[in-house]
Amino acid sequence: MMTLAGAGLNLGAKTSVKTAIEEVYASLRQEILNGELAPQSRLRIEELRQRYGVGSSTVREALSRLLVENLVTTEGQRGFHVAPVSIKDFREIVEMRTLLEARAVRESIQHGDDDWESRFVAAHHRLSKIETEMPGREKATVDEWEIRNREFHNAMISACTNLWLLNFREILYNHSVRYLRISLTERTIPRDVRAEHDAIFNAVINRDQDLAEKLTIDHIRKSVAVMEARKLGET
Amino acid sequence: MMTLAGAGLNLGAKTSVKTAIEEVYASLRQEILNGELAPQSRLRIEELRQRYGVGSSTVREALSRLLVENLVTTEGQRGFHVAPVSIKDFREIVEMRTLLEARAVRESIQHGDDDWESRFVAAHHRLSKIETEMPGREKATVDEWEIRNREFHNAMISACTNLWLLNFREILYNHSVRYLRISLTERTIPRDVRAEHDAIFNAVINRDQDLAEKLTIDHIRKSVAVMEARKLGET
DNA sequence: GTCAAATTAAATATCGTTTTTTTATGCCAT
DNA sequence: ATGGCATAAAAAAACGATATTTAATTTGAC
Repeated sequence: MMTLAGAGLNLGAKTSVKTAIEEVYASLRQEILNGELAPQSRLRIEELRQRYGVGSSTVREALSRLLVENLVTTEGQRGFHVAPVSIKDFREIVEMRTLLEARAVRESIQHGDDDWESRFVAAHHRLSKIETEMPGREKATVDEWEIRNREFHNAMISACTNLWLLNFREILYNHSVRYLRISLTERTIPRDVRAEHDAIFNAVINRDQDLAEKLTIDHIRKSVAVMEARKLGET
Repeated sequence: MMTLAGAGLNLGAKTSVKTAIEEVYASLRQEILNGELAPQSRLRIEELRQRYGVGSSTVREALSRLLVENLVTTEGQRGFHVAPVSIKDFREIVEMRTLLEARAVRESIQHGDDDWESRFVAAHHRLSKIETEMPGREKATVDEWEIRNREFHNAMISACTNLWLLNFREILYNHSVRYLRISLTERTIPRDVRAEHDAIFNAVINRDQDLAEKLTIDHIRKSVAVMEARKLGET
């Protein structure tokens, strides 16, 4: 059965070791995060079963795993739905992200060794570079910018050892990305974030916990204004 | 098929509306939280399938839902396990709980109306009462104390509107309870918490956000010392 | 004509078997 | 003995058919 192996891009030479559940899970996850599956839309088992060429319980289990990150909902005897969106929800996500990411930065600064510092410098450099190249040809570079932006934020907090904190934060980060993608018709960097990144970078490198926390909070909060300007459809 | 309906206590007259998945999920969840299922122990599908008299995919889906709260783990092609425990993990849970519950109290104090306040007063009264009655006959009252303690904490933050915050906090709270139950041979209240509860109560009622936050943090953190004294088996 | 009950259709939930993978056992050569 | 290899046993994953439940439609009474 090569339906799935063909569907998911598998660049490596070896055949994928993932289970069918994981394949379906990963595929649906991407579609939801990309906004290709509309919020609150129904996820019919039979439909997905045929689309992916797998059994119904495989689909159900894949959907069940999406419950972990809150990307789908399920209720009683009436199936699965793509997680809904609302301004209120987005505000709450942002508030939680500020709380968690601020704390993660503090811990990272406290525990971070040379290794962490160089990872962070490298990530900042990569992000900085693309932010310089971007103006004018946004369309071609947004995808790469998104990746490097994530890597920058990840590197920053990679010396934080609290797995619960990192886990919760990642869930929230992914939801943020989803909201941005859903609300964006033309994908482009929502605002000039370069200066913000540089300021955070300097604060972290100088091991200024208070400043790093403050800048991180401001940085994340700014996305609310952007989202509200785009008038995200309320539920 | 009444195997499950008979197993779970169903006091109401109407037949249970829960799905089989939810029944198995709830049952396993309780066993894990109570420490009846040993940390890291394997959860064999076939075994559970027979025990509950359900199909294998029902079991798998129930186990998948336990992934949401991190009560089980799963890896590649080698099944499900009960979530492991460690001192490090417990410390992280406690730290996260302090962070989230402190924030939740602040928001609750800010937004709380009369309704919230009376709910909180009532919950405090109920907890206070059992804490007075307890000394001497701990064994008979711990279960009820646990319930009222939870209700007290829940009522306190019930004016907080951030669903993500409440959701994450509840997961952490449940894990805390699990750790206490696992580490306890004779179930008894770990220490004199009465004064702490009263202090928190007064701070909240006086709408003193800073004090309420501080006391909440201290209150939750104290459990680490208790746990370390009990020398929880490391992984 | 409207509402409600009954019927039909659609979709979810559940089951038990089959396939695939992993782990344990035993054999042989070194 | 020991280490590697083939084989057997066990377990997980996957499948598709069946049973239940919910939603939609029709029918009938007032």
